[in-house]
Amino acid sequence: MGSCEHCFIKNDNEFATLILDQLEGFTSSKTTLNIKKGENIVTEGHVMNGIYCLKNGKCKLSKLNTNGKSQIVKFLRQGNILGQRSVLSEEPSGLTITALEDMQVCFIPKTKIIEAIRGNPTFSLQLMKNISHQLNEANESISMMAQKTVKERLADVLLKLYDIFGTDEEGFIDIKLTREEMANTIGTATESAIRLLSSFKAEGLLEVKGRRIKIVNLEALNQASQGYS
Amino acid sequence: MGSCEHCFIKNDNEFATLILDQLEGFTSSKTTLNIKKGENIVTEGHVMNGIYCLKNGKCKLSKLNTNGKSQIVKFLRQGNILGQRSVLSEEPSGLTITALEDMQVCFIPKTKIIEAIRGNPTFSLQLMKNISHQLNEANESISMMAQKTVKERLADVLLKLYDIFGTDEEGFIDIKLTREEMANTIGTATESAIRLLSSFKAEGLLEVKGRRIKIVNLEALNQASQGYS
DNA sequence: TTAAAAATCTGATAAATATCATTTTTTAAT
DNA sequence: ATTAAAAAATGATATTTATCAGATTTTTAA
Repeated sequence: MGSCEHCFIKNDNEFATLILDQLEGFTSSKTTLNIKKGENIVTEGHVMNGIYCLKNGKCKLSKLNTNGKSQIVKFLRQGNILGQRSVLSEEPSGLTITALEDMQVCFIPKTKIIEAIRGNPTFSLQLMKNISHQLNEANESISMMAQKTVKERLADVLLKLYDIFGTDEEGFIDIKLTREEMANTIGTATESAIRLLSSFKAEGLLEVKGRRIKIVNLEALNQASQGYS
Repeated sequence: MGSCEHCFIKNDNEFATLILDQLEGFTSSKTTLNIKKGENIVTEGHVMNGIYCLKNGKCKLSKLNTNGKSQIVKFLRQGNILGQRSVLSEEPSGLTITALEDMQVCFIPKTKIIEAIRGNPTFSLQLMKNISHQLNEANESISMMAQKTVKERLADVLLKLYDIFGTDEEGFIDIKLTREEMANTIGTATESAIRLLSSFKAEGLLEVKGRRIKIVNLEALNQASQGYS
């Protein structure tokens, strides 16, 4: 088992680096888990007794609605940390976290985190900075969901996925989602998501090959996300 | 000028109490401001160099959209603290904060807060708990905005306003909003908000007198917020 | 108190989005 | 490679929501 100090994800992610550096000497006791595609790492309503560092793979954070529909709130990739919110608020997880590919994750127990907070105010401040930033992002999402049309939201989400996951060798956004997952991200019916994807394709903004999507006209997609269409 | 230690809002609000207790000896240097109804305490995009403790009055937190529409994200009342997020993330404020009535607010400079975090890990943990809780609430709002119909969202917001502000002597929710503000909270057109309010009234869920709203059938309103109608 | 401005309300209509039914295509398991 | 299951696509239609225009009421300020 590799040591946290030298974990390769530190090349990737500032926040993960912060946490791992704080946990020197932790390596010996850490637990690495393999999660299969489709499995839940965390289930909504369950108490979390630690956080997870994503060594490999991608996942979605979703919320079950009273009407039985699932709302995807966020996507995470290699190098991201999950579970801070629940651990720090001492509330059960508000979200279910599901692997979108086979994943490797490292578990860091809550005690370690609390210990680090108690011992290092600079660490505390950076942790707060991270959560505060997430809160700002969430506020932006509220506004976007409330005010934008479904078409604008679809454009917006594609741009976000492009930012988070980047592209593969052929230029396709490096994440494969079903149309239903797309729909559950922007809060629309699957059929509507399908139709709007097709219209973006027809307008030459996207190339679509099954679940693989390439942004062909970034500028126009940006415009579409702001209602110029 | 009264002292923070004995400020009456400590009867009201756990989180404010936490902060004020941490700031013993601060009283001498604090600044109390009077804000008139309609004035902004904070403007989106501006850097904040402290937080505010709301001694009196009510305010709304909103966000200007690219399309020029304003989205109300949250309401605060007496005893609430505002500005933590921006101060801790070291980002400019993402929201504009506007007084809904004449207000009295106390300003607490950023340096005081950082000092308290550095000196007291328990304080840090509680601050994190508070922000984490806010993040959870924001995630719930995302899901609600994305998945609920306008009618469900209106019911939902009325229930939230009832929770936050309670009722006056006559049983009306103790906050007066314009129909436009209602619409900007749930992300719909003003006319739609008006029509749906009327329909709730017609169905006997609400009593509406101008901007004053009384919940007549709480159970039914709860049902309506979950799509049973 | 009164006039002007702003807000509310209502109706008519257009546009956006959801739902349902069905066919075609893709994916996954044997 | 084959087949069953799942996902995607499409058309028809219903429902929801937005927009525009105008009338009425309320609020605000002189």
